Amino acid sequence: MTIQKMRSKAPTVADVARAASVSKAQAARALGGYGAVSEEVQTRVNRAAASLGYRPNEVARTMNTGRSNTIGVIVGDIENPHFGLALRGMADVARQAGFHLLLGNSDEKGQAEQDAVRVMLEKRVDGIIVAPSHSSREKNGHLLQVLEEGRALRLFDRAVIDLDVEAICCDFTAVAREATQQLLEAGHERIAYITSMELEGEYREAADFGLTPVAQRVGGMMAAFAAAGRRYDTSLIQANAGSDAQIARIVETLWQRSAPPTALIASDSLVAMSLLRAVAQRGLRIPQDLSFIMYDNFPWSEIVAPPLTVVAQPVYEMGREAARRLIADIRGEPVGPLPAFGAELILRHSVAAPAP
Amino acid sequence: MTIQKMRSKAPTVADVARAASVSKAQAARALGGYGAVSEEVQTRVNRAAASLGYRPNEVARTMNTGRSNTIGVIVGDIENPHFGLALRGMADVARQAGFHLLLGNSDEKGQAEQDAVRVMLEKRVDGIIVAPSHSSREKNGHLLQVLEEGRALRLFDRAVIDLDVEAICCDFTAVAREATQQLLEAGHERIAYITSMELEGEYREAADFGLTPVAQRVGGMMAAFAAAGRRYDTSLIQANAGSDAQIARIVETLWQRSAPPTALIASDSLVAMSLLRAVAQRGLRIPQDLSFIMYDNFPWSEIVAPPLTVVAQPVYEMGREAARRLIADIRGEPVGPLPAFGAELILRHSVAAPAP
DNA sequence: GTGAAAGCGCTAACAA
DNA sequence: TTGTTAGCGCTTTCAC
Repeated sequence: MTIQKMRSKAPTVADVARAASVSKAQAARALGGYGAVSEEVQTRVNRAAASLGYRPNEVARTMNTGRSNTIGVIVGDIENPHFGLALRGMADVARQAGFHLLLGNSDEKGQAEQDAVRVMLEKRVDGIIVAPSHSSREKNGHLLQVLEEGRALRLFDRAVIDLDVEAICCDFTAVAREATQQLLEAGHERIAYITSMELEGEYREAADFGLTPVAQRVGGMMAAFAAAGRRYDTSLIQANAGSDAQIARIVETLWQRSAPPTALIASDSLVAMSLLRAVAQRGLRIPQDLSFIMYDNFPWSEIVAPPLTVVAQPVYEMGREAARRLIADIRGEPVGPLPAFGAELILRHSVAAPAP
Repeated sequence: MTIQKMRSKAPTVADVARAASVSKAQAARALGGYGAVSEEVQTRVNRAAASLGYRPNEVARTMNTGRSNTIGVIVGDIENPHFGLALRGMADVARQAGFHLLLGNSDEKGQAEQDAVRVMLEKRVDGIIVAPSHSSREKNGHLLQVLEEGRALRLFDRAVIDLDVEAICCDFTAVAREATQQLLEAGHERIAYITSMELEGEYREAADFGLTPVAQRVGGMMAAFAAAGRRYDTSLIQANAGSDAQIARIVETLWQRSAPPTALIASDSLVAMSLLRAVAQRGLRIPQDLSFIMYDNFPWSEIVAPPLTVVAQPVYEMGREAARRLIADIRGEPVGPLPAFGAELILRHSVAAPAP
């Protein structure tokens, strides 16, 4: 272990300046790559920095530039591969642009989300991407804060009512209608939609879900029912499917009815897996006893028995686009119009006629 | 929009102090919750802070405490549910302890990993958890740096040779032996192991993989072969399975042999999915034509056709423990001994006798 | 092109 | 308990 390594403190610009016999300001300019520096000084400083093992202190830099080159990302649940994939897209774009990701897990809880936003603001992130857990304007004061403090903001997967912030999401209305049509044509009438979104009380009207994908998905279902001259029974919409236990309870409730559903639609792959397990435990076979559709198209859905009919979303690309746009915003660069992200119904074998 | 909101700068301790008619130091103490503050001053300061909409500047705080309450996490691929789950464990523990996560994706590339470490050090994270992409000491100078700069460090999933840093991982030797035994007993002799780990050139000896799980897994296989009085053909070990394309190539190479493997072991769920697809394309059925085992036990492996025999690892709990230990280290608190994390073979139906 | 000096917003001695 | 005074390591005027 050399003497250098034993230095109690890490070398600073001042140390480098001294070693290179230039002023602190000049050394800082050379090191930071700004201002005017002669070649001669530049190399002298570089050499000195290298031999001292100098490392810039990003914190100090952030302190007086006000920019941290960090963007905060708040997702509902990192464990959900949906967000894993989105995060990968964001990380890829961010890295290339020299930005870093500060992660926040909201657990789909409004309070946790607010806390995460506050902390990120305090840490002076340059911008935030959030998958909001609530869509009503009243519950999103913290997002307004972000704007008021002059930070960039983008929403992911969901929009917020009356909040003029770009939201990167798919439009599900058409695909939901298409999926429902498939089910209707196969002869289903009781189709349950299960989502992990939080909702207090029973489902009453689409507005309860605001601008969330849920609202679109339910809207699409209703449209399909209407087109078929039927009425959709909204009591089949089940929210709060956040854990295996809650999902087990939902399934139980559903099958206590005099007329249980004959088809299930899961809002994401985690909900789907849990649901699949719960219905298997009741001895229900897919698609003979129960038809099944899930949102998100992960590779495994293709090789399960039976292969699942799914709604595919370009999640990775959406993650990239969210990061791309947020960063452009931070830099004050222009961005083109937001491309439309289409969800697509992929027919496989989990939908059949209901048992007589 | 009120006048307050129009202030060009955010309120600082000084502003709050002025509004509460106390000294800057006293206001800072009240706001920061340290030192001695009378109740009266405390409430006056709180009130002033609230009315000004004051927010602490964490960056400034970090600057002179040297602590950022942030820990860096570098994983091979966030998209991999294995890391998603681990990350969830880390995030849960971190949040409860008041820490935040700075994310880094190494893409299993040494260079990207080094860059991520450098940036995190510059951002003054309090500690780093990394799933190292290489296990040789020479390729891990950047990890030594972390230690030299006095930051906490923990390794996840893999260890590094001759680097005295705690590594949170499973021991796979026994379970790999057990899995291989199953295969041997079923009559298999040519068992290929496919991993996304990087390796230049062909596999030669276990040492090439250092202390990685790969080494243990291969070691266990060899032990099983040895116990059965046979010799394992190491040319069946295939690394660099980092993408669908590479995996397709590996499968092709394997099946160009005069004697293709009769069983496949996948190092993780991503590799497994890709392999499953590639072999299906060749018309190979599992388990009639080919037996299959995968590491990691995600719920879907239970409902595919056929249900997969897997090696389960307590990934979430390992993530928690890694964060717990890193944080204890940062705080200078004592931690008990590292618990042993056991991997477990779960027999399902993807292993059968090889075709005659 | 270079240097001196003044902060960024906070914490930490040290006195009072 | 309170206030005063230095910094933390960097960027940024503003002169020269």
